[in-house]
Amino acid sequence: MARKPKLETVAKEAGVSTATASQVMRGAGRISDATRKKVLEAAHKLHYVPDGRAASMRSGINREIGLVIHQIANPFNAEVISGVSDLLEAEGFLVSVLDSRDDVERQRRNIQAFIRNARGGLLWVPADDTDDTTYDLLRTHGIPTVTFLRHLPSEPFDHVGIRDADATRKATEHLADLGHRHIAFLGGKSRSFVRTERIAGYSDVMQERGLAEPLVWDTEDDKMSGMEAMVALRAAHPEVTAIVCNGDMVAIGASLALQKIGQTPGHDVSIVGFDDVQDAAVSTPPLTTMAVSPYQLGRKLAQIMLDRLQAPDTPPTVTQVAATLITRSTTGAPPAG
Amino acid sequence: MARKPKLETVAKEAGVSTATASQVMRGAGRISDATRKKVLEAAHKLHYVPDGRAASMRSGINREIGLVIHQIANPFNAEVISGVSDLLEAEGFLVSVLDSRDDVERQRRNIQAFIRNARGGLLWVPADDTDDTTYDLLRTHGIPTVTFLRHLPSEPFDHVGIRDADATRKATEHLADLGHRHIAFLGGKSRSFVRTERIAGYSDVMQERGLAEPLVWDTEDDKMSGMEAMVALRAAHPEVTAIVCNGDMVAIGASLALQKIGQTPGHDVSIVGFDDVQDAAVSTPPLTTMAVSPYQLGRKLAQIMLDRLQAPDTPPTVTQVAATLITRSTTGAPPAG
DNA sequence: AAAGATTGGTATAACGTTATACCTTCTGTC
DNA sequence: GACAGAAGGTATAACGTTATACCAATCTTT
Repeated sequence: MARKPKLETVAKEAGVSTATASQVMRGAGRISDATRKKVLEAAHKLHYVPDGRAASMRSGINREIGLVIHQIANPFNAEVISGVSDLLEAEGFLVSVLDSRDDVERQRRNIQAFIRNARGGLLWVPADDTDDTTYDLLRTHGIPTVTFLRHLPSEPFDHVGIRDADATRKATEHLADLGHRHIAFLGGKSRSFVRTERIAGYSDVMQERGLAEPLVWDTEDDKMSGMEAMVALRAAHPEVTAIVCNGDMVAIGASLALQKIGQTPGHDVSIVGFDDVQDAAVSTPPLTTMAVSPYQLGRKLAQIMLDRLQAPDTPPTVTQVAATLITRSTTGAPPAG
Repeated sequence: MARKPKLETVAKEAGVSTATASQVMRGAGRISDATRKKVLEAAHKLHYVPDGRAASMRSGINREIGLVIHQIANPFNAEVISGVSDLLEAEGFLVSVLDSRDDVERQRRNIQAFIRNARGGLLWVPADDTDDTTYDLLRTHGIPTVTFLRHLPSEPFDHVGIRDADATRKATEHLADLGHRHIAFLGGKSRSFVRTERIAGYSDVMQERGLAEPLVWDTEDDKMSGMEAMVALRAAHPEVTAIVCNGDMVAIGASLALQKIGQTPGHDVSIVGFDDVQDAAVSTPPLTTMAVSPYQLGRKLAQIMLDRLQAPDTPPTVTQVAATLITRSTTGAPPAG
């Protein structure tokens, strides 16, 4: 196993100086076709891969972008990651993903590690309860940062989000139009900006249309919790005929629970999800949900990062992506009587 | 926004040399408590974070581990990632994840980027059809590598896998014990080592017990493909009363398709999945499947990496994790007649 | 009190790139 | 054939750490 080749090895092999070899590798400077070819051949022959640490240290440029997210396994998030990667990789960046698992401490370690390695930029879904020190750290070290999905209270960075209030508004109006009066909001636990917005959109419609008092029911955002919550909600509030969910997984859980007790989603109780995850279309019955294209969101995110890297000193921007209602089979008119 | 502090800044602030400051930060050398305290205070005051590029370049040590996997969104894989991160982060490593999406070209770029940044090690599920050049690259650059789940044909690295043949053997025996004679193997397309092993375990039982000729049916490993395949398989081979699947998603798809045509999984046709994904327990009916604990697999993987980093020159090892049969509701005796 | 050991600290040369400045040849022009 | 300018290359000093070697005190031991 040969020693790891460095630029000097390549230069020697090609019979030129390291300066020349460097220029060839970067496609910079004025180099004749003949020497360029010599160098490239030598590099290829030796399996040369430049050392990015040295390069980025000297040049001050690092084409590695980090993505810190609260849950890697979530299919929505996975699509976002695909969108980000596709665009950034096409521009020659490397995207590496860290899972904070919504743990502030783990997140702090991850971000610290980022700074250590002086990454080129950070795409970030802040964990719930993220404290100021974490983003102070990013600011003082001047890491170009774009947050998404979740807002920070005082927003010092670029942000890409969903028009959340608008989305739950549409969902609630859809249910109201079908004739529902007792509509609950189900899912989420935190007082995050996003959830607050969603609850606001829902509550607004409930009041504007003179429907029942808003009813918000907390749960974790997974299928199992959705099932348990549905059972509990039925028991506590039998008058509820429709629910707006904070996520598709909760919604699918609720739908399953309903069927387990012999009721039909979209008939006995109507359910609107949020996210349009892949399973939403193929679950039984297919789920009515609010869709945002996570892939497009990812691309948008990547674009904002590229813009930021181009113009580091422009003020932070906020971009919002609209959600659209996808009507499937879990919503319908309330049961008679 | 202050200039990014470097060791020199800290040293100056504390009134010592950079050598001393460095030793304090690393907890190395012989330093009095008084100066140690001075330096630490200065570092804290300035929000100093050491530059890992410079450090790893000089020391030759990089506590960043990369994980290249074929599908980030897969819940099984996500659990593996959790297991890996928990153990390695406890040891002070940073784990960053790259999604190859089973694309050889993307994978090559990812791994090349890894080498560029001289990461400390690579945990890797090779994409299908990975060619020799990719792992030659790893070898010539001396990156400590552990492959998992998927074998490379000639295995030059440590490997952690599932006892695949043994697993499908157990699954097939379970079905045979229930009285099935016509059992098919469903799922997967590639001639990967893993799938070959699984088919071997299945085929062996079919022959040992004198059951029907082995029947292998190719598909993609997702839910939708499982549905389509089930329909096609029923049409082509109505005598089949049980199937062993290459993955839970295919199995769940098959189960759904069966119910769509009015049949009952576990009664009309028995189904055994593979992986025990989260959905397996909550799908209707709950899926009988072969389970390996992905979290434990992840920890094992991390441990092998740590061992490898300790002893770079020992020969590669192969570790296998057993799968256990989880009996739920999709298996039962074959229909009478 | 001389020799050795220990303690606490520092100067300096790497690590592998790239940016800058500079140095040779060549051309072509008058 | 003198001179400007371009074309093609190279020497060298950074970038921010850490490992090595070394030094100057202070403390033992005999």
